[in-house]
Amino acid sequence: MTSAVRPPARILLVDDHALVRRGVRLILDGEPDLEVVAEAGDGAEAVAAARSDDGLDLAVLDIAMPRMTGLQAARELARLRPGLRILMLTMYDNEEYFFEALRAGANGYVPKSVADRDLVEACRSALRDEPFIYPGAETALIRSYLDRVRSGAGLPERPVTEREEEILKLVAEGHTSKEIGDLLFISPKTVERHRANILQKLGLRDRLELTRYAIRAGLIEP
Amino acid sequence: MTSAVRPPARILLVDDHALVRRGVRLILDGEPDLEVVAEAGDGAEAVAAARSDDGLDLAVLDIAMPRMTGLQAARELARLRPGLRILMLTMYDNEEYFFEALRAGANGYVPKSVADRDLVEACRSALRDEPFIYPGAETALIRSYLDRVRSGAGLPERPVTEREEEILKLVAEGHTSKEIGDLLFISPKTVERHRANILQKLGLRDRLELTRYAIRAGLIEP
DNA sequence: CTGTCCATCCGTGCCGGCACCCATGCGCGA
DNA sequence: TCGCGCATGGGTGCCGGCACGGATGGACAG
Repeated sequence: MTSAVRPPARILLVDDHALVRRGVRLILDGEPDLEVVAEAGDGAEAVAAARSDDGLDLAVLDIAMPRMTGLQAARELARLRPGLRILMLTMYDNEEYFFEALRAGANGYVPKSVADRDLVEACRSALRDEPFIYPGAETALIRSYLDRVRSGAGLPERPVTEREEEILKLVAEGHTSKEIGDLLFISPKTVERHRANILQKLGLRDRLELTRYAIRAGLIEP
Repeated sequence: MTSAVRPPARILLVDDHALVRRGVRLILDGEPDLEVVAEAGDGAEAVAAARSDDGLDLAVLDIAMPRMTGLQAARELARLRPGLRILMLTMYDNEEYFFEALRAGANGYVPKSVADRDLVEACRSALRDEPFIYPGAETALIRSYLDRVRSGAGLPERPVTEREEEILKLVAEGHTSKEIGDLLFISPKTVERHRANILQKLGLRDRLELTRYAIRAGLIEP
C-alpha cells in the first residue's frame, strides 16, 4: 500500500469481444506491475477513452474490430497521445499486418497464438520502449524486420499514391473498372492502369488478393 | 476434498489462439463447478482429446480454426461421444452459423461478444441439457430462431452442402477452377458448376463477394 | 531546363469468371 | 417406384481482369 514500489502501468484494453477482454484482463491484472484501467469495444471508444484519460501508459489493441479497425485506431491514438505505447494484439501473424501496424505507430505486435507469459513480456517490453523484444515464434518476421532496420532501409514505404489508394479501395469493394471510372469521372482504362500499377507495387496477383490486402490494411471492412 | 459436493464438470477447451484459451480457462476455472481438464488448438486435436478421454462432460469449441473448423469438429465429436455436450464459441453472431452449429450437434452457441458471466451460464445450461437459455444480447437471433420454431418451420435448410463449402473455401482463397479441379481430382467444369450453385444459394455476385463472405464467416483468413 | 513522378488515356490479346444450356449416376425419402 | 437433391461432367458465348505495348500533360526538384 505504500508508494515504495513503482505504481503499476495503466493499460487501456481494446477488443470487440467482451470475453477476450475479460480473459486478457485476468492475465494482465495477475501481474503486479500491470493494471487494466480502461476497456473499449471498438476503435472509436478507444480514442474516446484516451481523450478523457491522459495518464494511460499502454494501449493493447486488437486489429480486427468493427467500425474503426485497430490499425486506424492506432494511427489516431499515436496522433492524440504521442507518449502512449501501443501494442497490437491480433489473430494474424501475417507479415503484411506486422508492417502495417508499425506504420500505424505500434510499438509491439503480438499474435493471439502466443502464450500468456509472452503477452505480459510484450507489454513490459513496450513499456520500456524496447522496440521489439519479440515474444517467441515470430522469428521469420523479426528477422525480416531486423534485416531491414540494419540495412538502414528503415520501414519500407507504402508505395501506393493517394489516387491509387482511392482506386484500391473501390476495386477491393468489388466495383468494376467501368463503375469506378464513372464514379471518379475518368476512363475505365485509366482505372485499369492504376489497378495494374497497384498490383505490381504491392506484389499482388489479382483483385482477390487485393481485396484481402485492403481488409488486412484496414482500408475496407469485410 | 470430500465427495459430498458434486465434482466439477470436466471441460475440453478448443481454440486456436493460446491467449484466448488461457483467458477462457481463467474464467471457467474460477467457478467451483467447472474445470478445464483438456485444451486443444484445432479440431483434430479436439477429436483426439475426446477419443483418449471418455470422462468429458462439455466441449467449448471455437468455430474459426485452421485445418478443421469447429463445426466439423462438433460433428465428429457428437458422433464420437454422444453424451458430450457441445458449446460453440464464436466471433460471429451470424445467423447462418447459429443454425449451422445446431445442425452440427451443438447444445449452445455463445458469441465472444458476451460477458464472462454469460459464458459461465451458457456452460451450466448446456450441462443441464437445457437447450437454449440464451446468454443475453442476441435478441435478433433468438427472436428469429423462436419465430421459426413457433411457426413450425423447424430449422432452415443448410444453405451450402459440405462439398460446396469445400469449394467455397478454395475459391475464396483465390484458386482458379483448374487449380481446384486438380486439387480435388474433379473437372474444372464441376468446380464452376459448384461455384455457380454457391453464388446462387448465398445471393452473391462473384468470387470477390464470396471471398468477403468467407472471411466474415470465419472460413478463411484475410 | 530537364528529368522524374504522377495521372490521364489508348490498343491488342489471352484467359478465366460467370451465365445460360445440357446430361448421368447415386442415394434417399415420399 | 418415382422424384428430388447432390455431385459429377460437357458446350457456348460474353465480358471483364490483367499483361503488354504505347502516348500526353502537368507538377515539382535538381
